[in-house]
Amino acid sequence: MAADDEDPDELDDLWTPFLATRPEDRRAARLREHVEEDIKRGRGRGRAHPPRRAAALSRDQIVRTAIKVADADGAEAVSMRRIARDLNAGTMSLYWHIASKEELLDRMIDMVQGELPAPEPSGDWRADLSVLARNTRTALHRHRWMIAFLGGRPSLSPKSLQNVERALSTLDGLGLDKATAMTAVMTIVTYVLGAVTREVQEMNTERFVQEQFGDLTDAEKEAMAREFVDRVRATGRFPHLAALIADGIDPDSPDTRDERFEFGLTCLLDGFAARLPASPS
Amino acid sequence: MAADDEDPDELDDLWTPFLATRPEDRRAARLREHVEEDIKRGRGRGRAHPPRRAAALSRDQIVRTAIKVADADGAEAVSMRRIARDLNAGTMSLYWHIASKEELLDRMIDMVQGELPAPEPSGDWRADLSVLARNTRTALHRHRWMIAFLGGRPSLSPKSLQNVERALSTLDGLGLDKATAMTAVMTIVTYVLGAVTREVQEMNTERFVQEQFGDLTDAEKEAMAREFVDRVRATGRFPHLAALIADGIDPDSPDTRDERFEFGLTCLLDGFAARLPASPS
DNA sequence: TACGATAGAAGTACACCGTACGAGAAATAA
DNA sequence: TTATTTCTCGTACGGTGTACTTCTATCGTA
Repeated sequence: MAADDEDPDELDDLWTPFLATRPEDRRAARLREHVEEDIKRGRGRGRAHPPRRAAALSRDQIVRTAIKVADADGAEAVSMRRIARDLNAGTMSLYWHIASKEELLDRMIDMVQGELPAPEPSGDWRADLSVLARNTRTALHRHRWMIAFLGGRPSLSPKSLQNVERALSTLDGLGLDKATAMTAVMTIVTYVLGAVTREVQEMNTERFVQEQFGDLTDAEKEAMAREFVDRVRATGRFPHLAALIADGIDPDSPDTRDERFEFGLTCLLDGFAARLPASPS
Repeated sequence: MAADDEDPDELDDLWTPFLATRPEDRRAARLREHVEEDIKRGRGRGRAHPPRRAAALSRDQIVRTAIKVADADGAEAVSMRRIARDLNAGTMSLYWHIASKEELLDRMIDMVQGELPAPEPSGDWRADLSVLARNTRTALHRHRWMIAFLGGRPSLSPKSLQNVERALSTLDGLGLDKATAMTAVMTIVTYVLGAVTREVQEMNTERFVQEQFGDLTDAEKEAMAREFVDRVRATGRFPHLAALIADGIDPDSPDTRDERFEFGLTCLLDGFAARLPASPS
């Protein structure tokens, strides 16, 4: 929970040009000016001037509390004012460390990507890819708000590159050509993304029902559900769904979520296996 | 583009209790009152009172122009004021036909679901599921904003039920038990969702780069790209990615998008096939 | 010690958002 | 005509992101 400084901004610099940092970013502009000035004065590289003042706020801190807010109260609760309040800071103070809310969102996503554990490759690519998939799923579930953001944001971020790199190393020595390996990894991640999106949708529905009908007794709720099913059946337009429900199968049941996830995952991996050149077990 | 009234609100009624319609929805409340009143007076069902005034606005119209706005200017352009302006109406007029923006979003999603073509089952389940997947993909691409909304909204909507129902009928007579068939369909849809999310992310990145560096000459752009790749390589942290790029493979290349999609799809279908009890071809 | 210079924090203000409320216009039933 | 009901829409409120500005704490330097 404390120091996470294995990565002293080296990768971050890579990212910067593609970040939602608009020209108005005064801090970046300042820094750039100073570097140039210092170069002119022959001071060489390194921190141009030493920092003048101990910063009460840090970018990491901001991103972290933004994530905390999103985790606790959902994506729509993430506002600059709210984050500043949680930090006991002025709203506009955040803008010294971050150019825009968009940049903040990108950095939130990146930080979550960094949470993904990096297990040692075991030599069994199926097992390794499964672990990757499952880890990604739990990370996405821990931060459900990400799903809502992902579709609207660009994709490149240093931590995600790192994760792809790690996943690729899992497939080393299988005789796969590089392009296929890459496609396989992306396909897995893609599947996880879709699966969790779907799951989060279901959970949204559950939450909605809870909010809307939470004050009903269990009997009333059951009656409502039965009445709904009857109405669905009465339309005669959904014979297959009706049959499913008649058999007591709820396609959206939380109990079968893990099962469904594993089903799709195994199917994918089987498909990969069938495409491998030739390999034992 | 004109009348689409194959479905006179019969299914919509099913949906209503789960829609983002809060108690303040005056119209719904009114209608309910009238129905009750009429029942008391023994008038039976049907439109309680004939409509008193020709409505200049209709719900369908509102949803349609909302979709048009989102298609043209993205998800963030969808605001009540903007839609009203495009309809030459007062902003608050919309609220007679729709309880909230959330309901509008749900209805936009539902309407797009209704656009999905319903091809006749061919008897070849692989082909049929592929067609389903590809149709879903192109629909999602035609309305990229959906990806951004989907994760934040509940899932049930009449048209989506209809689509699931149709997909299930595709798998009839394969000897699959109902639950497995359902899981298979959901898995396909899930995969498509993830794939398109990923693709939309890439396109967001492309758009961002275009906006940010669009005024550069091609040579400059190429130089920037080369410099970026060099910096990535220089970190030494991404040997696999570096190797990919060295081979001229861009994982995010638009040219390979269809290929990637088909790869995952075939893998999935192969996985299904391996799980079928026993079946020729 | 005193003194710019400056990194960083924060207040004010503006344009835009969703929408509660209520007043008005239009249309029909009586 | 009048009463009633459907539908439209202007106003206003509290929220949002953020441009611009001002203030302050701290440093290097003399």
